[in-house]
Amino acid sequence: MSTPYNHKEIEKKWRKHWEEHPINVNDGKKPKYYCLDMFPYPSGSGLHVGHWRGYVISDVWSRYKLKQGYYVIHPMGWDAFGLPAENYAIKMGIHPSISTASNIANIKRQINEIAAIYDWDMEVNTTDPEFYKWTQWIFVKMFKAGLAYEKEMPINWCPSCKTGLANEEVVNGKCERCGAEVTKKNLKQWMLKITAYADRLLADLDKLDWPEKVKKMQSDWIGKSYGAEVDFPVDGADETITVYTTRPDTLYGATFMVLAPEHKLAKGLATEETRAAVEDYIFKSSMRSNVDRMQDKEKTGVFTGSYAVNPLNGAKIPIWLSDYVLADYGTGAIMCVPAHDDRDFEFATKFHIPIIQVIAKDGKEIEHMTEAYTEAAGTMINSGEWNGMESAVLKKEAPEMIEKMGFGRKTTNYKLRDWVFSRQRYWGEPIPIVHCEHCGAVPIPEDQLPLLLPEVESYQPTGTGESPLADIDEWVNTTCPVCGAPAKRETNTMPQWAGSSWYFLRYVDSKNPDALVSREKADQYLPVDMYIGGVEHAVLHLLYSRFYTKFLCDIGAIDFDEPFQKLFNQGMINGKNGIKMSKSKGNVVSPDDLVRDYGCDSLRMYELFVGPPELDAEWDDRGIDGVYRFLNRFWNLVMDNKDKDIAATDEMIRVRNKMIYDITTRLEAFSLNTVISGFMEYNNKLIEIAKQSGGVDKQTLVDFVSMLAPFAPHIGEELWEQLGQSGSVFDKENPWPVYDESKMAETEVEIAVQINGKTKAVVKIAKDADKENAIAAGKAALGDKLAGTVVKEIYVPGRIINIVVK
RNA sequence: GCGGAUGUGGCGGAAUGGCAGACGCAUCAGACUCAAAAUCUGACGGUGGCGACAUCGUGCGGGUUCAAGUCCCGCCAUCCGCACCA
Repeated sequence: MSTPYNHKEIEKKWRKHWEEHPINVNDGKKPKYYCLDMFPYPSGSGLHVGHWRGYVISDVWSRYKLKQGYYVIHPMGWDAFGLPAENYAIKMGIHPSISTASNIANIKRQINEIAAIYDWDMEVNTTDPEFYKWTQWIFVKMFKAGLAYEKEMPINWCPSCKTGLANEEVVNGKCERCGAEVTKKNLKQWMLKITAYADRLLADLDKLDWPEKVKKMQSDWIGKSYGAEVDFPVDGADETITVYTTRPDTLYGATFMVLAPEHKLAKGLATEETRAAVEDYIFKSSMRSNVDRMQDKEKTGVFTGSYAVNPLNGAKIPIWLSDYVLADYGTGAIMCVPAHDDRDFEFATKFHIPIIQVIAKDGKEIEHMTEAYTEAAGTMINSGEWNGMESAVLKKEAPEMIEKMGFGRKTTNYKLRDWVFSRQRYWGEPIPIVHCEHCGAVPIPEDQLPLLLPEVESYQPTGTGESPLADIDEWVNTTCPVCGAPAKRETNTMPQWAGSSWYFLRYVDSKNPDALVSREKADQYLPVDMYIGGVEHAVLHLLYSRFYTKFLCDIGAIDFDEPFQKLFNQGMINGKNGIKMSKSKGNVVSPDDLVRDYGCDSLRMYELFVGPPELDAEWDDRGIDGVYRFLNRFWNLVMDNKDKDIAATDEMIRVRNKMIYDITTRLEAFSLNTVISGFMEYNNKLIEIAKQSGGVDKQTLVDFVSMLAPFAPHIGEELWEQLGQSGSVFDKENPWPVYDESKMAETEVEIAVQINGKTKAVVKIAKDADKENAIAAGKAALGDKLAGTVVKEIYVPGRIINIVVK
């Protein structure tokens, strides 16, 4: 009996060996492959088996690429600024710089248990001044390019986190971080003009090999629409109200107009009689929270007392105020066509406003309208000179017609808003701006960066709309970099997304003091070829990173404008019954015990075996026994056969080639769970062959080990050595095995024989048997089960025989 | 409301339109053992039958096809995303 599989000794041995003999070295000749994980924030609770999943997937892929001869860039770092780190520090009563450092140390230790080929020389940490120097530098560049600007406006405010939030951070009216209901607060904010990139962010999605779901989420979030602006004069006044509409074809059907209560003309449109009601409505709207406005869809509104004139036909239509019109989309005012819009229909019905149908439905006018007809399909009616036109055609042509008629213009609109970039919190990059009475907002000169985050004793959020930094007089008071007069520093900090929007560029040149990344290294090693992480960042980090990359490309810092060529979103791992793993639910499975009892290799393989990588999975501790038993059985197979010197039979050669083919195609398809079951199938098969033939040839075992190694690297290296192979199994001299298609095919196959599509027998025939012989063999196998008149005989070589009888 | 994903044994899951349930977990039986664990061998969708076998079976209802988990039409359920964007 040979030595049994001892994961502890083997894993210890090869960890030490890899430390002394790195396997992923850049010899300057190999092509690069950049495989990136979404870097974690250093939470206090450490990793659970769910976190392992993405890291294992990316490491398996990296090692596969390594064996294909690439120099693999596979770095790891820490997204250490931001709310989670700061909230944890507050809870524990430790300064965030201290808790962050100790959390990083702990998580780094845990991550190393995965045995991934991370290159720790590249490690980055967003809170390192040498890193955030460049986060600030990018902000300064954006400021100089006019993309960072200050604006006072009502923004999303989380009363629990005590900070402003970007639109992307508000989920169903609640804070993305803590779940508290988001309110509005009027604050002077730094904004990033991401809208300037809306068109490119939308169009370039086509270039990306990303899951359709994420592309869809981004394009919906950008929300481009095509339509027209139309100018409506206010009856008896000098004012004009411009509305935005995507349905200019229905202009004749406009029977009223609605302005957002926040519209700048809203108050002025009130008459003597309506003033009190209008002011009351505007005030009440301002008090309603987002959640209120979203949940309560019952339309409210107030008539201003004024009328607008439809520029097309001169009709006077009443102007109303209602909070179903959003102030910050389009022009904050809409023309309302109740016959052809659900919301307008509801409003008109409630307030008894006339409804004029302008598109015929099924060729006629509806007698008693009970709901709006919203299709742009049908002939125009009640529409003056437009009568008889097809609405679908008119919808496209109307914007230009209106433009020619001189009371409007063709235009597009986006749902995407500029990015609220200020946070009223301590633990973030200080915004490198000085406010000077004479010069206004002045950026800190680039050669004076980084602007260090000052050490403070009280870093708790104030809740007043000011950052804790505002209390540090000696830091706030400074001089203007332009005129030298006394000036005050900006006290808000950047959001967590600032560092993560560009960190992937820094890895390949992480210690460069002169540039965020040298152009030389950027050209050589970037962009990212494969990005692996959760789907939760679809419209946050992944959108912001694309924006930053495009900007940095525009200023010549880099030469590509999309950061991530290919994206893979792994599913979450949940606890029993699909309940999300969390400390409070007490269902967190720690990898530490599993590594101890089964070894890193078994856990890595089970992380993949647990289910299709793109879907959520339920963790079941017992399942790991299966892969552990497989590794034991395979270990024994190799140890029993390595010195036997068995000559390969035709069957062994065939199985070997088929095995390489199966494993490779499944891996290329990213079907990692079936790669693992494939290993198990072929292990079972080889054990069977060994039983029958007295052993298995060595080459088959060598190829098996070669493919297994990226999944289970320790046992892979050990068996590689046991098989007497030279070097590391990951050396480029030991590439991923190739299959010979001509040697895969079986000469004889078992195929099913069916009568009317139901299998009645199985027959073994030559794979390429001709129809006559095959049918004859099939009929023979059926014997007297075949009764009745044969109507049709179907034979698909290697697949099926089907006899159709009556 | 709109959009997307998913639905297969006790469980996780597998199936280029071609023998549904590979692979694994759990369970049961047997071998080994004084015994247990580990390991090995076998059984393992439902119903009927001692049995070879028959019959039903991939969320539900239709359809296309010699043949449907897979393709088409219409539903249902669960999950996710968006949600008054004019």
